[in-house]
Amino acid sequence: MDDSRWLTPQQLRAWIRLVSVVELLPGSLDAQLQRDAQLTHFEYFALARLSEAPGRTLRMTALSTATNSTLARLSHVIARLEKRGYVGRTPCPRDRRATNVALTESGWQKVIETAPGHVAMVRESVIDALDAADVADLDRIMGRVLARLDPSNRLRNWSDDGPTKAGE
Amino acid sequence: MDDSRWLTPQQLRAWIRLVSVVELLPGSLDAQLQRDAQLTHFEYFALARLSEAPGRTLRMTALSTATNSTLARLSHVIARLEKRGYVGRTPCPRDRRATNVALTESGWQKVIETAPGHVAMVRESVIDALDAADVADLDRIMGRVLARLDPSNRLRNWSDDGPTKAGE
DNA sequence: GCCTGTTAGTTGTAGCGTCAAGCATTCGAC
DNA sequence: GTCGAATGCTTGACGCTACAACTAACAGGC
Repeated sequence: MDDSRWLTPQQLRAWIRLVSVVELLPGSLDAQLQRDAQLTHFEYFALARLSEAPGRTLRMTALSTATNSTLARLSHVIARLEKRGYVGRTPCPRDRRATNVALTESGWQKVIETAPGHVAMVRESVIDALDAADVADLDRIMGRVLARLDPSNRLRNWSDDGPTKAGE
Repeated sequence: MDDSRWLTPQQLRAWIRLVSVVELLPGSLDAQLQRDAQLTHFEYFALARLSEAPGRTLRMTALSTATNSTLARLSHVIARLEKRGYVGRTPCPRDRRATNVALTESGWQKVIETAPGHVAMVRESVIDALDAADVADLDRIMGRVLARLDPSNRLRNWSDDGPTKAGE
């Protein structure tokens, strides 16, 4: 085992802090959304992505890509959201294997109602702790990490110039 | 709703990238550890913290602090690790409410065996994507975010000069 | 047309985390 | 000392995710 393979103290501390954030952030986001909208962060994230899509509709595969999830996970989540009336599933006529998921009017309203509180939480827990330089650094660093975590570059949507729409 | 409460495009992109990392990193770490050591990242993290403690022993509460977890979660996890022989629980004679968790010899060996592969994964997926300036920036930024996410500062151990031991 | 392989999506199961409830012990006020 | 509150930890039930197995449909070679 090559000594250079160990982490320097600086690297170790940055790593532990990153792991701590990775561990704590989801709980923080879930707690606010659960309390205020009875949604998990993932459910909200999926609804938000749908709300930005043309016609507020996406294929399952496209939505799973946009949310970094597997099709299996998404299928369960969409089934729950469908039961609650926020989305509707329709077979795609072009390709009868495929399923289109569309935001319902009720789902659209849910996103509208939920977004401000969620954005407030995002600011409170992360963004407002950072100045402009921090945000630029964070953007750069997470971009580099994503290139490693997501080698197939499924997130290319966010890799260059992302949308400016504030659905998040 | 004040317009200033929305995110700028720059903030939004940094945020989405951070969320993506938060979503993808745990799966990546878990996959490697599961494959090579039949451990979740959290289990490994707990064993690693124990391995650094004096006498390789900690109280449940202290370990839950060191791992950013609730006592309930830790209790379940320690029960699993105890069944597998990696840790042992003994009532604390000083305070009979408390439980001391100690790494067994088998658990110590497990950490020794598992650490190199895990560190390699950490480098591969995060650290090696960053230069020295990135690491410093990441450290600073995650420190600031942690101050928000962890207002009670339970993680003070990592807030100033962290340990230099490379158990991670 | 048919056969093989790939793609799209669903479903069941098992495992982990959260939450609420509970028990035992200790602390603090009086 | 004693009573109420706080602390330390455990447990059981429930919900969500990952994994694997499965069905259905398209695509290409022949």
